Amino acid sequence: MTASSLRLYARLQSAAHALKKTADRALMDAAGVTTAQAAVLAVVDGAERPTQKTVADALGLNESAVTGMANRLTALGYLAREQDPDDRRARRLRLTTQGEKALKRIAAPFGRINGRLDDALGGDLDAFAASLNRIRDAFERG
Amino acid sequence: MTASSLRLYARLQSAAHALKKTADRALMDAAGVTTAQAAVLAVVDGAERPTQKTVADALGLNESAVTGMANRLTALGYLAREQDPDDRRARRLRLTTQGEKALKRIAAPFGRINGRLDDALGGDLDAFAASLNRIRDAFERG
DNA sequence: TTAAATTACTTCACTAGTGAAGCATATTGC
DNA sequence: GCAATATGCTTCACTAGTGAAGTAATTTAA
Repeated sequence: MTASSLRLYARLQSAAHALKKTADRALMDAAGVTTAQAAVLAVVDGAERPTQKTVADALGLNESAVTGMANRLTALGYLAREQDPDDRRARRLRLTTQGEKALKRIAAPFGRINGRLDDALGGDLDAFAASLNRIRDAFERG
Repeated sequence: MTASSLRLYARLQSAAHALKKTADRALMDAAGVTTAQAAVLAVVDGAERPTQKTVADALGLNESAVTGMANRLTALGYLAREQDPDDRRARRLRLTTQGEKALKRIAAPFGRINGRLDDALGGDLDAFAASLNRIRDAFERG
């Protein structure tokens, strides 16, 4: 399999990996947070007292992954967990003040990454985004 | 950050993650190998007695990741490592007979995944592939 | 020709994910 | 009302990656 005959699957993973590596370094330098952590913080910020299951579904992760992320983010002081009074299985997440600050620190470096992405894609941005949505829809549930 | 306002970065990671999850299950079921392992086997198959560094560069990984992958694939009996006689720092990789068989088992399920990808994208395939290349080029070295 | 720099690899501690198994708690159906 | 089932979460063992630090071998340059 030469570089030029790389199949679409490998190309997508390769682009996603290169992008993630760069973005992780940028966010960690500027905000002390990884892109995966930023994604969780953003979901918690945007949802109404989400449970861990809510976050897992929003990000396409399984629940054990969110258990781990929530543990780390709680240890870092960015998230708080509270028992749901109506469903004692569930634990609702919210941002701490530190977490809100971290989200704000993320904005600028993350904007720069998205800007570089826009530049790289030029005018094909909308078509590219639409293609990504179709892929997600086609593979989301296996 | 609602689902509709998801920035391009998140959309790309999300599509890549959903696709990888599906492909990993399919390959593991059909061939007993993960997509990451398949990628290493394919690179080793396509190169002329590659060193670990060669493989790392081809896949955009750092060398310690390849040390780990080569350890696992050697333990599984798919790869063999041999000391380079001309450069005693380097270790050259080759497929074992088992590794060649594994690569053959991968072909059909991986083809099905790429087929589903093609279907999901319809006619936009070439434009999409070109966009992926631009992203990889823009972020490959940070 | 030898000291300095670079290269190939490994090890370490870490994040981040998977799937399977198990524990409480809720919900459903008879 | 209660047994069966489903749900939310955790734990476990695992793969797969990162970056930093270190070793040994090679290359460069004075």
